[in-house]
Amino acid sequence: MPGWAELLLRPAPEVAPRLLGARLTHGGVTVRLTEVEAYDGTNDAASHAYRGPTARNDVMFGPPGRLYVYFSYGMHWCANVVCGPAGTASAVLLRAGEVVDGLLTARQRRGARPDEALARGPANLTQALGIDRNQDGLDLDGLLALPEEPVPAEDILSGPRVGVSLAHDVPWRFWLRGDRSVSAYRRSPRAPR
DNA sequence: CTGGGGATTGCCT
DNA sequence: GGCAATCCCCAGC
Repeated sequence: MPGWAELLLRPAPEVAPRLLGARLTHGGVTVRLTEVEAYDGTNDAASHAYRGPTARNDVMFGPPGRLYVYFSYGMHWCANVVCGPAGTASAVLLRAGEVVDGLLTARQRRGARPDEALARGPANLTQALGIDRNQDGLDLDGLLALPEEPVPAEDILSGPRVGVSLAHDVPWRFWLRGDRSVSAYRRSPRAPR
């Protein structure tokens, strides 16, 4: 049984900050997660599961510990860790990470750019890891490892989610204070100012 | 560093 | 038919 089994039964807003510092391995690359967002199932107007099960969000309603991968803006893939018991549809969007293994592979996939930008942004992170539609529903047992030492609470910051015009009152984006791999796109383009 | 605009396709209304 | 949990490039300061 994976070490995260119990944690991932909790709803996404509880799980998300505790995934910071966790390591995710796929396609010969390992990232240390530095930025995540919670989407809280059918109660959350910004969640893909808000209107109930569809062909796209099917994996979200399944058991926790799987990857929910969706296609965005006609050209990008983004990945979530499904949490909450089967039948609920909570998920944590992986927004950024630091490449800690497989640097050469990640550079090949992403092209020449500063190392801290290789997995900065949800679609860049999946590209660095070689994740696309083929990994929708992937079981993360053996691929996801929680941090050995919990990240100190004072190193975790939170704020409104990125690119979401709804529910700006909930601070469900979490990131590691001062980490250079954290996405620069911190404001919603449609957010009222 | 900041802001604007285009690319491109699957999903839901 | 409209829009989307985005990224990259370019112009301007």
